[in-house]
Amino acid sequence: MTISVKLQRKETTTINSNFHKLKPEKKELIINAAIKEFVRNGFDKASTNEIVKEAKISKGSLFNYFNNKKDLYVFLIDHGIHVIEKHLYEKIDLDETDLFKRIEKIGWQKLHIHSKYPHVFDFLASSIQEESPEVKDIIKQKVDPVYERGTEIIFKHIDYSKFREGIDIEKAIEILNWTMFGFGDKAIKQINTFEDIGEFGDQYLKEWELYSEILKNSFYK
Amino acid sequence: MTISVKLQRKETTTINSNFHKLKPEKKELIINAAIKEFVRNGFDKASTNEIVKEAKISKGSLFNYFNNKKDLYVFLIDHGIHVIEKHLYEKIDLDETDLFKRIEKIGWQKLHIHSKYPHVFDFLASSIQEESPEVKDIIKQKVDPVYERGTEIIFKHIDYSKFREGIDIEKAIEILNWTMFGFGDKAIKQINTFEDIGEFGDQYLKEWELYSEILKNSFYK
DNA sequence: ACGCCATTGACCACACTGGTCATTTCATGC
DNA sequence: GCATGAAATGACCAGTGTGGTCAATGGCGT
Repeated sequence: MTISVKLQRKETTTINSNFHKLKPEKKELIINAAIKEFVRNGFDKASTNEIVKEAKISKGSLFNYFNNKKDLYVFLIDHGIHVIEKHLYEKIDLDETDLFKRIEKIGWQKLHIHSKYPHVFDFLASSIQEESPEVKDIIKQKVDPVYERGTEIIFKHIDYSKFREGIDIEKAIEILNWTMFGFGDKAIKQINTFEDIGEFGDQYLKEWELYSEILKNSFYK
Repeated sequence: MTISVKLQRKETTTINSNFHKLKPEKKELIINAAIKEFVRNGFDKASTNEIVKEAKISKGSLFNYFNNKKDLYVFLIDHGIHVIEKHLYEKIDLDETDLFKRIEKIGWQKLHIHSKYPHVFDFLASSIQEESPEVKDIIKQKVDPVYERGTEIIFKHIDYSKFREGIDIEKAIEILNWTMFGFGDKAIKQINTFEDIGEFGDQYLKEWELYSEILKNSFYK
């Protein structure tokens, strides 16, 4: 006689492959609608009714594509991670050793990601605060490493010898970071007033250089 | 014969005065619990059940103190505005013309406000994003002017002649602002690990000066 | 004209909502 | 120790919104 004990349930968050058969535009519509709702309300209070309304599909379809709310959420996490890995981290040019130029290029990439998936960054950032026990552990397991890898790769091979003597480089980078986020927020609020993302990008870059110059003046020799 | 038309309903958001008879500590407990819930979920989705649980009072009491959810919300807005006016704006020393010193003092005041009402700033800031038609107009009417007055008074009588030639003062102030917010967030996350707010305040001030010096080095002649 | 499967939305049991109010608890004066 | 009024309670209510289901429908390829 054997006693079998299920110590750990196997994760069976298999996405119903029907979803992947959809047209890319429709997939994006659903993804963006769902992310938007989860960002606004968190896992528990996000409403699947709101998601299907925004995505212009029926309730039945949503639960055809995904087994349940949790599977949808986990899929979105995976999707967000994939986007950031593929379209941000992998495109970082490690030969660019100047911190400001590196940051500038990253900002440019973020802008492009934003135009396709407007809330991925917000989503992953807010997911870390998620408290619902149903998804909390999975998030920690999946999202934390992405941020760790991010802060590592972003500053890899940067030439710190350009910095003034005596300056606290860590604090300088924090200031740069906060300024980027602040400027990024401001930019995103303006982005909707433009039709052409390229045109916006140009102006955006030009304005960022002005902020950049002010900080460079302080940080560099 | 006269025809009387009610063009505009008189605002009758009179707070049931029972609330003001309570012991100050109990009042603060209720205020903080309610603010916390409204910050987390917005007006519509905030739960009065959660508020009474957190405030350790009964449902009946809450609706004895306040006629309804909306009155509670409006009271909290008024309260928040009062706190900021009384404990922040009125304490700004207009004889201090150095921008960095002025900012430093304001940070100090904010720290004290935070220790008594941990979420007032978040509350008023997030209230502006509120979309519920039941309170949207009232907020715009009450909160917007506070922020306008704030940005005006904070920079009143500042000596801009200390700034380097050619620097874009507006952008410099934006950077300073973003850095303050970033540092403030970081500080608040650490504040709970300290018992004594005075001790924390000292360390906080000392660390802020390091950031401050970096920016001063860039902004000033 | 048929078969097949993606799509639909009415429907379900249930959780939770803002608000009420009969009842209990408490503080006070005697 | 008792009477009295005020303050506090929480079971209760009708209504709304929830995640998820599934019989019915629609539309496309042949």
